[in-house]
Amino acid sequence: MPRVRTRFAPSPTGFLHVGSARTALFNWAFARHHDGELILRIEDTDRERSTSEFERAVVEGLDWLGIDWDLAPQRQSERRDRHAQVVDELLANGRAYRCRCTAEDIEERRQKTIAAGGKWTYDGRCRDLDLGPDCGPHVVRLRLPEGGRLDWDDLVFGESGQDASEIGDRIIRRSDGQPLYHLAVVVDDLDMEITHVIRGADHHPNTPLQIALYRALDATPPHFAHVPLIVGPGGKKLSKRHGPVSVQSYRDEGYLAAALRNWLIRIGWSHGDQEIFSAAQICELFDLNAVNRSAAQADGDKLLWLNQHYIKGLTTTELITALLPFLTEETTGSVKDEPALEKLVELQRERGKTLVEMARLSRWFVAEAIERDPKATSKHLSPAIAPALTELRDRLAAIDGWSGASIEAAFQTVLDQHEGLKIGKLAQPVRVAVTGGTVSPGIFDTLEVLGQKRTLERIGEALLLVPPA
RNA sequence: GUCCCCAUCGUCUAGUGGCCUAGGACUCCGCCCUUUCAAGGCGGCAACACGGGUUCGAGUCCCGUUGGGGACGCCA
Repeated sequence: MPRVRTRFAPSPTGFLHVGSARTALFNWAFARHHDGELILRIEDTDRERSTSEFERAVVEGLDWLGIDWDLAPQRQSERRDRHAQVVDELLANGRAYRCRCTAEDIEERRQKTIAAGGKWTYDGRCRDLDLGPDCGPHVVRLRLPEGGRLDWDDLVFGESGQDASEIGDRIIRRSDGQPLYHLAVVVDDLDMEITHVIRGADHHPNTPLQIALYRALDATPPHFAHVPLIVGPGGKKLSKRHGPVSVQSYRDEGYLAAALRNWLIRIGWSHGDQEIFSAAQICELFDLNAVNRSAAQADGDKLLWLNQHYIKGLTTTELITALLPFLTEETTGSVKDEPALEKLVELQRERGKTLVEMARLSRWFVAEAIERDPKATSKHLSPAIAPALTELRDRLAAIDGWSGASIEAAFQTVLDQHEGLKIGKLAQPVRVAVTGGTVSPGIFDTLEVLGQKRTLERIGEALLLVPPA
């Protein structure tokens, strides 16, 4: 068996869509699993919609996901001469022919046929006219066999195919001389010696025509595997309304590449009960025979869970590096990589499902000034607690050697002096005082990372907010 | 409309005729832990779309119905 070679062929007409990313991931996983190669081919022949900016975005997205490819990226636009040459060959040996029917003519005949209750395929009007190059404006059509089936054994869907008669002679070169998609993919896949075409199930109905093209070229088609589409909630088309759709927007919303990769590979593929797959395990375990046939809905909650799982597994350094840009968003000042920051991320790593959320929960640490939630303030910063809070402030101010232990000792002293005062009753006002809200890591830890100076300042500020008794 | 495809908890799925009283994961709910929030531990709710066959036996095979998706371009 020849070495496996797959390809990912995006058109650079937008950012890398998660559906495309998953197709890329499947191609990559399959190639790596079989110790084969993956080729990146940019299908940029739609000049109106393709831009180099989007091409960069696609490459960047793949890169971020950890998908690597072999050889340099191929650009379909650079292969136009080759495509044109193949069309000429097909014309020369009679497997294709020139057609003068205009789009308007065709549409008229199509309507008529449908009105009469028939099924439309090209009626073959120009099929045997043997038109030459100077017949005026014309397209080139592939001559399909009169009968028989165009079938293949799909590696995901199994036996698939269609009667050749249901397809009709299709256009492979436009009247402006540009070859069409089907011709280009077939020629490229052949020239690049692709062994396995793994693509979205939306291409499943295109395959019979491409099989016809392979036959016209006297070539053996590659293996085909059509992977089920990802759909949005309710089985509807995935759209921006349901959340991010491009790989970069997931990144911007604080998802880790490892989590997105794990999520995508598990949509439509499984390996027993296993949920967690590292990149290496994906390469080791992925195969097409375990790919499902039904469209799958994207479940954002599962991604969130995976994201938190991977965040928990990051080293401190990795977490800081990942979180830093998001922390910077939360303040007008700068965020320094200092010992306290290390401690902070350790405290927060289990408290955020995304980096964005984690940064938001860390605002009290990075922001120069905090805003206090009015509701929390009026509830917890009450006249009743003011004496204990004042005393605590003084005890904290007296600490020489700021640490979790010394902070705890200060709390304990205050607690001992106020009959019936429980830690919870004191911790919450302090939390509101120093973070502005009711949610943070343990109070001793919170004060420790905040530092003595800022702790005292903020408790002082809070004391001023307490209404008179 | 025509052609093609799909169908197990709300979601992702395990399941390849007896191992299924249908398993796992996410979500949700309860309890434990607890200075808040998380994390963690324990437990719970929840599915074979429907109708016919085939078979000693069907979630698993066949047919139909229903529901959903995809494709029907001189786009890719």
